Amino acid sequence: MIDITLPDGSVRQFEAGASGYDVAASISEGLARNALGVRVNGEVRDLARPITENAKVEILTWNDPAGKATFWHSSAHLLAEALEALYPGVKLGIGPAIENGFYYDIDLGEGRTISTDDFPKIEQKMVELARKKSQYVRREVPKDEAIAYFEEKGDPYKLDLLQNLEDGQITFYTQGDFTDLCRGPHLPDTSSIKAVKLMNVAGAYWRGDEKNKQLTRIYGITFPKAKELAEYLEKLEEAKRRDHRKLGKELELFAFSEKVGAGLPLWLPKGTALRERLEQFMRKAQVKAGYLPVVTPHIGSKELYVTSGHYEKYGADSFQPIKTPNPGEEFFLKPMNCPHHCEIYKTKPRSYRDLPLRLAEFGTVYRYEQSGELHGLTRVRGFTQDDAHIFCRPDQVKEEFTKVIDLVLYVFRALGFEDYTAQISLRDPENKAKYIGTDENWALAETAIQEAAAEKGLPTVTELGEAAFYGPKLDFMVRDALGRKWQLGTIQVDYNLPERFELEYVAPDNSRQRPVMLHRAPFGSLERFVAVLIEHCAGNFPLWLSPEQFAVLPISEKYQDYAQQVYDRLIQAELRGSMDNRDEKIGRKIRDAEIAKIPYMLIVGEKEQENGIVSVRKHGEGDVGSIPIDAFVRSFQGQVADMMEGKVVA
RNA sequence: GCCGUUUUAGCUCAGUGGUAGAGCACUUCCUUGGUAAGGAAGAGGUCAUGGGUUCAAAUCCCAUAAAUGGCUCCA
Repeated sequence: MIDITLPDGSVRQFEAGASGYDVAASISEGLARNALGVRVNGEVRDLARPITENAKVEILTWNDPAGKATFWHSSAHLLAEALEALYPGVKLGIGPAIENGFYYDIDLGEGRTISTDDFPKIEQKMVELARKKSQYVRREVPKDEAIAYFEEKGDPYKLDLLQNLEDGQITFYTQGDFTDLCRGPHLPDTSSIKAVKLMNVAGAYWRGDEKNKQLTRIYGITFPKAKELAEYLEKLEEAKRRDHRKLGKELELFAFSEKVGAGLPLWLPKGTALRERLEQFMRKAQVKAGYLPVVTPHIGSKELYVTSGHYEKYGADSFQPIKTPNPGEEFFLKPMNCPHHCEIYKTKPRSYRDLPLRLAEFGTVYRYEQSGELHGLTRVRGFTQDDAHIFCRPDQVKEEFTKVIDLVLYVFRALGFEDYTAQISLRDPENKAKYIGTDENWALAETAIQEAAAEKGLPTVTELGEAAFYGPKLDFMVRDALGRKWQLGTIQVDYNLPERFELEYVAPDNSRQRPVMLHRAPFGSLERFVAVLIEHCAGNFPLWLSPEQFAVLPISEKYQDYAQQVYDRLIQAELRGSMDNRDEKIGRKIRDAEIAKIPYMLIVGEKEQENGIVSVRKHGEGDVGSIPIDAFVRSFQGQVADMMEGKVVA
């Protein structure tokens, strides 16, 4: 007999060799029916695998991420089975579960393609196969037998995978007529896969390497219930409605022009209003935090980037140099602001008393991103960083780091960004040669970052080997409407540039010391930040940021004079808004203002004119009653002030 | 950069080889209306660009550009 400890701490006894299914069945029939897999001492396994010794056991259902992953992984096998049936001779790559569903990489062979038009028949086949209730059967296979199998089958990708596997760790899973090299685990059988949807088809390099052959990747998602699929698709629709590219066009925030160039956004008046509010907000916060604003040119000589090292690393992939009438003279559009700031540092000798020196600039930079990378405002070729460089002594790194985190959190709070993760990127301890800087300094900086993040209680993930070659960093990652992750705020330690630019300060003992440099940008880029902000609030910007905070809507032409007085009063009070003098009925004006997501609609007619009041309608809420104009202004200004102090989450 | 898809009026989109369409927006006129679309008329297109096939191309083929879903990349 063995002891099985359940998640609630209770212990039950089973025959040695009992399966996860047996455990589930002993708890309840429903659990047994819904069980997708089992976690045994932390390891996710097939439900049917015998448990041979005392263990902690957790039954995995659809509600558990690992249960979903098992479900989707098995679905990927089902997709492969369907593809083999429909496209004989198809070669299979890998087919893992992912965050939302699964994919399978396939090689159809010369001249054959798959398009979304083919999806219905593949989906139908999958459903048909799923209904057969084929069991997923696990089998341990000796390496030579595995190789023989895939040689016989003629699948080069599986053979490639087998090369990296040792005898004894190779398992096959078979369901129906399909056998795949797979670590597992899998569902008991195919019958729980009820709803199938293939999402899209894309190219993907074998093993993620650009040099390898490009395979066809088919993405799909499956659910145990049709209703869940419908809900998922509805969620995707909602995400599309929030997409900043769509809202940016509808709300007239920004545009692109083929003639101006790909990836070069044009900020329209309303987008500019929004952006400038963010800029002012940040400028104010930075002045309070001891930053000194500077301004530097949009270009810099080639020598600047030779010194910084960027010429060698990125020169060929950048916008190409700007030439002058002077032969041999070349300038580059600046891809970052730091070299310019280093030159500002060098304008005079610096004392340890001057540090930390914090130079801030809303610097517009230009990077020639690969054409396939461009994406709305999140990935562009010209963008403005809310950049700053902090020059400090090594022992000040942690304190400065902490202060920057405070600033980022202040910004996120004012904007209601709660769903972020802080990614700490450290160097790869196995490969220290890749990085510049002394072990001592790295250790100092890496601990400083980790401690600062921990002290601030940031939700962190740590990635080894993700550090830049010049220093470790901390990035604030948020998701867009479609769940894609983007880096917004970033804080990076840099040992490289101070070295290359030979930056120095005079220490108390009169020796020359090298400062450490921190790059940091709380927004990251204004463009990307605005994109994420748009999706975050679905275009319903917090009042203090809204490009158009109010619209005065006269009931008819007769009240235009009074409406104009109201409008003038609000503009005098520095509110942003518009007046709708069109020859339309009030219902129409309201509808249009609602669609434009204007926070306050001020309706004025006979009643308002006589009493010196406005009828206030709030976006999304409706009529909230009438108040005197001055009272409205005061209440409005009060709300904005509270938001900017972070008292009210936007 | 690579693979797939897309590109028709300002916007959203129909139009599968035979005379370019709709709704909204826009202009003009009527209407002066109290909390989500008042009515009528009008104007608006080198069907992304360049080649090719064809008696005939928005439609079929090729190239280029841009957008888009991924992959790779991201100072």
